[in-house]
Amino acid sequence: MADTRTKLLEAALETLRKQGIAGVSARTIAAEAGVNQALVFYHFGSVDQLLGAAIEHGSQQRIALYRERFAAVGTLRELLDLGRSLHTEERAAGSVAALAQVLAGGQTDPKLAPATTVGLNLWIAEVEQALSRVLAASPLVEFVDVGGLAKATAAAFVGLELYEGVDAEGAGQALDALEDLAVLVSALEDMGPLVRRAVRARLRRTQDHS
Amino acid sequence: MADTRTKLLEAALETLRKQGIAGVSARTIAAEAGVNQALVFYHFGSVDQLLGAAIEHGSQQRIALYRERFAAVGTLRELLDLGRSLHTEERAAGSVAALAQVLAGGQTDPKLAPATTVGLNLWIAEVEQALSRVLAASPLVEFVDVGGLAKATAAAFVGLELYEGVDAEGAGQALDALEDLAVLVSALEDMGPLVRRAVRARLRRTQDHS
DNA sequence: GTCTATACTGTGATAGAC
DNA sequence: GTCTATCACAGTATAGAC
Repeated sequence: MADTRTKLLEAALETLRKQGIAGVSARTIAAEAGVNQALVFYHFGSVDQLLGAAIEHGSQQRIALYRERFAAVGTLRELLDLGRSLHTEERAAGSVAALAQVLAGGQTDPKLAPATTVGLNLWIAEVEQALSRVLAASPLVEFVDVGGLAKATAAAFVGLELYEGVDAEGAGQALDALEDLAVLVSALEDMGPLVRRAVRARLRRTQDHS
Repeated sequence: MADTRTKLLEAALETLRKQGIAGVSARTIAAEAGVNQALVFYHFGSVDQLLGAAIEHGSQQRIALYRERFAAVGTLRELLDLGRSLHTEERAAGSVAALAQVLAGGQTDPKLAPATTVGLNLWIAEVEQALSRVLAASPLVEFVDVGGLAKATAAAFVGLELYEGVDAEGAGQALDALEDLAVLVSALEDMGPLVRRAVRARLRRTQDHS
């Protein structure tokens, strides 16, 4: 049996998932946790602070669950497979759905923004490590900032998860297209030197034009 | 001077942007419109239905504003430039921010989901047209579904806009990385036949392995 | 630490005057 | 079409009994 603090943290995540950012309140969270509403303020001071703590708590827990699978990734193909099952698993019961909700809330509530960034960065760090391993042999690393690419990947991932929530079929098509795109990137690795030369030529030409 | 219906539609968008999905209510919207709260229910039946109508209204208006610029896009470089200024313009005063909020709300409120899809599809259609023009000469069209790619692009775009709302610097890095990636795709066009051959070889090999 | 009780404000929605 | 008035309920937050 978990203590009340932990029960509230977990109930906050569950409520974010089931009711969304518009549906969370001290009352709904406390009801989910099976405790009194006043304890939210006793333990966390305000609903916002509870949400912030919950996101950090949840992301850390959830990432620990995926860490081994991230570490096992060696190719782009494997990274994509992990991304797709992560997408499926997280949407239903994970913390990315909750993260997406505070991300939306953080747009207008400055108190939520820092916690959201912390939660996102935990994922980004994991993606960046996997990406730099996967792309080590690729001509891409020469031209693209892997840190930035990891951030873009994480942001796009959240966007796709939200998209899936309102149009599952459309999201499926989007994911399929991205997989096709990945085959192309794999092909680039087979022709590394050629690509490098072409990109350099392209960069020169672009600079001349400007 | 606009009629009350229109004032409510526009006020709903403005409230979504300024207060987020968690902050919209018949009262906040009516206050923004400068009319009485009861008129929300008289004209739209419920807050949800007003939000749905507002998203559709806003997306259509906003896209009309961008239509010429979408039509003028002929290269990937131009599409990226449009995407970046669209990103900047929409975040501050546009309808994508509002769309992102109902997208988050639609995860848990089934009544919001259809309207969100309609709004998103308006953007997706525009992106798809531009993409198919831009990629016409690229070897990509042979291997990647452009419709799916447009959906992925729109979803990623919304994700990046939300990301920007909580971490502007990180979002900037993400966008920069995506631009670098685009140079690579441009380079591919310069070597179309070669790439086509490499991808086909890669596809054959992948099939053998499975 | 946890509960009850309470204050005050916000919310969706309706009835009815104008 | 627009307003005022009103309803019953949900929201944050605090004080104080246990």
